Amino acid sequence: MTDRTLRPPAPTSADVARRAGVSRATVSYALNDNTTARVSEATRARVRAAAEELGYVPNFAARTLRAGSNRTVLLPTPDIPVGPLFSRFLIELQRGLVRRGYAVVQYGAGDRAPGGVEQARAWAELRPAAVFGANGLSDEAVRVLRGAGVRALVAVASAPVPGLHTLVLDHSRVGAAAVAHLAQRGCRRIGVVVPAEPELAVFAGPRLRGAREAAAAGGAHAEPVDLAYTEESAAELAGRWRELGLDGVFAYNDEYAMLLQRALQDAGLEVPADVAVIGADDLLLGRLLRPRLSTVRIELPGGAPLSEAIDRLVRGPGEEPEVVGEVAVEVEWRESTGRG
Amino acid sequence: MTDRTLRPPAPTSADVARRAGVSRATVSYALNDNTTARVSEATRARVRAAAEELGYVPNFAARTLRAGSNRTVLLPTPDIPVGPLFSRFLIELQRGLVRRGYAVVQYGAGDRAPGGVEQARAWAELRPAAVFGANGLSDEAVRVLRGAGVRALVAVASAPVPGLHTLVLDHSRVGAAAVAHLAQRGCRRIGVVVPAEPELAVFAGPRLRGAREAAAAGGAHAEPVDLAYTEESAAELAGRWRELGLDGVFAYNDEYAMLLQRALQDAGLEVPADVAVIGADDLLLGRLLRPRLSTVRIELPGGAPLSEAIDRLVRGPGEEPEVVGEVAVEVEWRESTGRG
DNA sequence: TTGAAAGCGGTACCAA
DNA sequence: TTGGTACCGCTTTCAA
Repeated sequence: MTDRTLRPPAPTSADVARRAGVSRATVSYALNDNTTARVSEATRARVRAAAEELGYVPNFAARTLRAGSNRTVLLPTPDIPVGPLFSRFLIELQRGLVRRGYAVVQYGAGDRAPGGVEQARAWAELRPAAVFGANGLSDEAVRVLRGAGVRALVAVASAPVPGLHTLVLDHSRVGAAAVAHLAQRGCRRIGVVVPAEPELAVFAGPRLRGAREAAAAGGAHAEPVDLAYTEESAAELAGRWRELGLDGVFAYNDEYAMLLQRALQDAGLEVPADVAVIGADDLLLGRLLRPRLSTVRIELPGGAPLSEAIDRLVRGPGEEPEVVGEVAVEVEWRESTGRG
Repeated sequence: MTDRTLRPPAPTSADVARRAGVSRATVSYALNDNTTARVSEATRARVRAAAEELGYVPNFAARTLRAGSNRTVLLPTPDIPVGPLFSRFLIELQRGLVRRGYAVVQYGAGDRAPGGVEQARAWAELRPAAVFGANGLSDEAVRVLRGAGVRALVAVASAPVPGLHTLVLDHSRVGAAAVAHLAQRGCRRIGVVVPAEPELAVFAGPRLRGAREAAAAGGAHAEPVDLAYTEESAAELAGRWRELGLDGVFAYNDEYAMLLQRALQDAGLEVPADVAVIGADDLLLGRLLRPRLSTVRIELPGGAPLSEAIDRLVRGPGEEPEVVGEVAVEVEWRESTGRG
């Protein structure tokens, strides 16, 4: 039984060359508008036509192998659903990078341990020019990636990571801003929602820490309260709110805040009179609540400056780790913490 | 001026071979646990150690080039922020595929026209085994991808696409389900929200079409109403609701529905007495409204069966286009359309 | 202006 | 059990 594949193999530059009656070199020159070797207009047209007719597409692997490098930026796909804020940020970043001639590849980890060598190896195989979002890497993982020639390793982290470039996004400042605001509005016993969903722990931890520090500084007390993203959990928490004796709450983000505020109201508590509520992310939906939800706005850098920074890091020989951007947070004061 | 790169080049299998005192072939055998060529335990250990010490990672491009193919599934990144529903779906699909040994690559289009040859070429360069989400491709684009040896082209579309495999997600059925429900609840003049955001037109169009068909079938009238995702737009629309004379509205999805319901209430209309409201997507937040928001639940297939189907298509020689899955929709009846 | 040929890194056949 | 080597497709130097 002949194992002849039904599908013909993809056309190569040799096929194009044959069809156009030129050499493979000429095909390469013609299609890449190479300036060093000047190809006549006539030949170029013949080559273009042949390529078109055959549906020729250059083989990325071969090109990469030959060139030795790769205008590819790797964005490790987060393994938790991302909110609209971050989703928009990624799209913008992607646009910026593509504009600068990079291919942007979001690479899924599957079940591999985040930050581990396994994952680093999977990334390193692709020999990307940069990895954006190289968070929580072990030293070994960094070594592997560096060894594979990755030019720029950019982490998104709360503080500059030694040896890496960093986009500073300090979640503790989100918690701090929220709780400072509550303390300033007169709250003394402040709940801090810690989502029960384990995949959110990486954000929830720092937010809680920041909240605690701000509470201490503002002469208030911060009390962690667990909350799962379900109506039942919210109702249960609201049910024992009076015995908790909390007069304010930072609810992790706007979605948890909306959930909790509704539950608190259903339990007969007045917002903000009995308990002030603040979220984070500045979702439009938070403004629809009554009272309108106060929130901590997180201002991610735009795609343009960030992609410019990445491009610079990739080209530049500079080895010094640098901070490629800083994320600002600001409180948006609305009715749920007593405005108006 | 010597252009010596500061960074040493990435170690190759030749480096490993040298260090372990064996040939490149043996390195390949040892590291890939090749069964045809049996390598002694001792050599294998030496090779492993050498690879480890050097931080060797095989070059994906070289491997791909040699193998001629690629266990890669391409997921074109949508260029609009995705909701939690679809985001979760993608993560699940990704997990499933990685488990089956595929590398999942989300590839951003940047500014390239969707469905065009440009885009197809960019994808084809990578020689992926499959493309999931190959929507709206021109014939030419399909030809290019086929020619590049892509085994499985799966579109997500409202109906089986001739020549492609399809995950059937018919947005018209979302609109139809919503409006049929409203008609059944007694609505006769039904508004159908059409988001002003142009990137949503691909979904809004079919939803409106389905809504119209269902209205006709239910003896009602469907009236498209424009709405941007801002409070101002919602207030403006709500302000002229009485003159529109609509007694029900399908608000495109839950987010627009929440926005509109709030605006309608602020304009003094009773939901559902004056106007019944239904969204889509079954977001948790919709349940927090008062009245609770009715919605159309969209049941995407799980990652496991879908990745199994993709795997089968990639391996299988079968050329017949097939439907790899069907998305069901179901109305979740709550208070905003009169339940309770 | 074009062609011949080397070589990128890894795999797999054939020989030893 | 291991080594030598051809080859995957493309780019680029050198020669013609």
